[in-house]
Amino acid sequence: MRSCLTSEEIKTRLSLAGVNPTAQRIAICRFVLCDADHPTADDVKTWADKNFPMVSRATVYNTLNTLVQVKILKEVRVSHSNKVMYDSNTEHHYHFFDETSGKLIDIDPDRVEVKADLPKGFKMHEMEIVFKGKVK
Amino acid sequence: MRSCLTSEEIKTRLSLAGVNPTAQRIAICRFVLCDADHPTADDVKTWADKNFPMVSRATVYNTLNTLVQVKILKEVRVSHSNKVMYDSNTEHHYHFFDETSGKLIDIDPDRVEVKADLPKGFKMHEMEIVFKGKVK
DNA sequence: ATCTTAATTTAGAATTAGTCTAAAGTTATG
DNA sequence: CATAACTTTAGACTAATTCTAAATTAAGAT
Repeated sequence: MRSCLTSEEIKTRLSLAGVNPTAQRIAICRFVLCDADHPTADDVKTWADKNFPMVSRATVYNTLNTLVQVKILKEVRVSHSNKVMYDSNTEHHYHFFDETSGKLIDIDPDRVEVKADLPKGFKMHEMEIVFKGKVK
Repeated sequence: MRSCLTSEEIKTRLSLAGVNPTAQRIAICRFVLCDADHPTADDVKTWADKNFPMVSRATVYNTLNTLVQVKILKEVRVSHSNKVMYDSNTEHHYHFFDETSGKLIDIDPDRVEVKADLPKGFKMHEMEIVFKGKVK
């Protein structure tokens, strides 16, 4: 299980965010921050059952919700799925939905230029874009 | 119950789309095509219980799914809700999510200009945009 | 019109995703 | 080390949607 962050680094990150670095939280973080790609809660549970079989479903949901609250993760919902996906990229960015694989791919906002002339009185503070298509 | 389409017009539209114009389908169409604004299945059921109390929950879902299939409606899912919303505007357009009211507002694509330089091999054929903010 | 077949609707069971609860286990602090 | 605060857990619960199998309705062929 190669990882992009050591347990120590994850611990530090959780502590800095004001979240107690429990064993379960560290394990989930390792997966969602390093090995997973836009996983669902179910993906996390399946992984945990294999690799860290001491994590209950409630803890998976609790932890993911906590990580979203402290901005270590971002929630993403796309039209094609009724499941929430979790994105470890919390920087502003967009998504490409690959209809072949069903996977989301991050799109750097520098690649996208949007000019919107919204009606009077519309105050926008965020914009979600999902490009849909295929990657070959 | 003022309406933008007569029963006859709805019947014709359904028939042209290859869908049998049953009483239930016509009633649901009248609501979603004329009186409703991005309703959920639940909104449709609630309306039906008041105004056309012969429609079961299963029929609401079946009908909405059918209408989506034949492109009389479009499904919309936004991050803030776990319910599907149905859009009677099937033309290409975007949405503004008003965080105050929780309502979706259609945005004419002519108001929006997007230039996307997607990575090599990405073939996009559709783009979903949701602007989020408040309308005052 | 009448019979037959296909399509539609229905109530309610089932499924899915996610939340809640209350008890048990950990961790932190005085 | 006691006790309060926090976490985790299993399993009950909820909400949105789908499925199922029986009953109704509509359509087509005599």
